[in-house]
Amino acid sequence: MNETVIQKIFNQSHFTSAELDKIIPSFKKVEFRKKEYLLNAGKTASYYYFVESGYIRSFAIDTDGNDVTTGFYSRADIVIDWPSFFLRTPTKEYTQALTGCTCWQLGFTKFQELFHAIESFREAGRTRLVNSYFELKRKNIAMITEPARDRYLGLVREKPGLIHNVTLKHIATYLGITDTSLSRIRKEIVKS
Amino acid sequence: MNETVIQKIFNQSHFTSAELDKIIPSFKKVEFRKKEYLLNAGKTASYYYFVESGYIRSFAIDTDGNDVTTGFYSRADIVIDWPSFFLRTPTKEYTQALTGCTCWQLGFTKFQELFHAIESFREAGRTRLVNSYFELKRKNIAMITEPARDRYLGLVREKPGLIHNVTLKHIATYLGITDTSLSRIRKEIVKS
DNA sequence: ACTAATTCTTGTCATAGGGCAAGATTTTCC
DNA sequence: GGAAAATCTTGCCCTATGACAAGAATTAGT
Repeated sequence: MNETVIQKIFNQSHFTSAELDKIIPSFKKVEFRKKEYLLNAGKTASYYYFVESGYIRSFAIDTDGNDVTTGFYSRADIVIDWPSFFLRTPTKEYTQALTGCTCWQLGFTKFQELFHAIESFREAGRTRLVNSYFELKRKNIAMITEPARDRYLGLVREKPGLIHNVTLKHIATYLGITDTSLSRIRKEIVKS
Repeated sequence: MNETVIQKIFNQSHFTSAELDKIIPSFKKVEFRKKEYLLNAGKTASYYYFVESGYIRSFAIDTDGNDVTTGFYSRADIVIDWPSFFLRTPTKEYTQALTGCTCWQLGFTKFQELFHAIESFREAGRTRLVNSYFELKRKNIAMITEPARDRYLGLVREKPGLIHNVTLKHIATYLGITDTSLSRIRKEIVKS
């Protein structure tokens, strides 16, 4: 059988094989249908996931009712609502499967066990959070310094499969523009 | 003598007084002159700080040489480059005192000691990081959904002292607009 | 206090992207 | 496989913000 994403992810880090034998079986394989919600606003995140296959997005509904995409997740990405999962508070974001998805799920309780038992697991977790923070900051700066066209090109470079699996509208709100503008930007890019 | 910011911050959390006796003396009082750098791009953060008094900003220089403010810090705020401090990697941001400042400094080694010795210190740290993440995300969404004027009003509400201590230019780049536009937005606000 | 440097305001004009609405195209689903 | 729904493109016109530059105001240095 082929290596799963979980094996790939954890084999790369510095775990002993005894640790891996604890960690890897803790993840449970789960499937989501297209449009199914992994997490709803108002709920507290009880799980996080690694994506084996498929596309997922998280989004917020602002005070005016606008749907704003806050992230896209695909193969090998972690899908976690950091504040909700760690602070045990209700989230304000939705997480939804955009295609059929296979994910590896870990619950909070199981997470705590591993967290306390395995020091490298703790460190790997902290590193992952700090990296997410870093990514978010990059996105922030890009929003200020780069024009929409460049942000779009950056996204396509980073997640080439996205455009074939995700609605224009969702990509547009992620980039902070309207679907109309993104459609025009695309046309421009094709021309050039 | 008056209570310091450090005492205020840690007294509020759930520490025993024995723990507080370890934590509080670990912070060292340091002063910065106006324009002095707390951290330079290319360096790895060896310290983090809590602000007792004064104003500080962090900023990045993008590929076109634009100076973009990424954060403002004032009384009781934590000043930390999360990725650099935790991943022990060189940062790409500058951190600079905008006024004379008094801060409480903690070094990485001392931090590690406390981190391993005191469970609530670990948790408080994780909570702080998650909160920073959350804040950044809010800022991100605001950049997309709110007009510049509202973002400005929000910033003023959040940090009322800022406008009297910080250059228009610095505030403008934080909001993602030019100083010219901010000057006009201000005029509009005064009128209304 | 005086000069230089920095910062802030304002004018003019240019432009990226928004709002709305009509069609065109693609997907969904019975 | 055909109707209905969802998505994408395009046209028209509008608005917020940018670029540049000049002058006013404030701040800093000697």
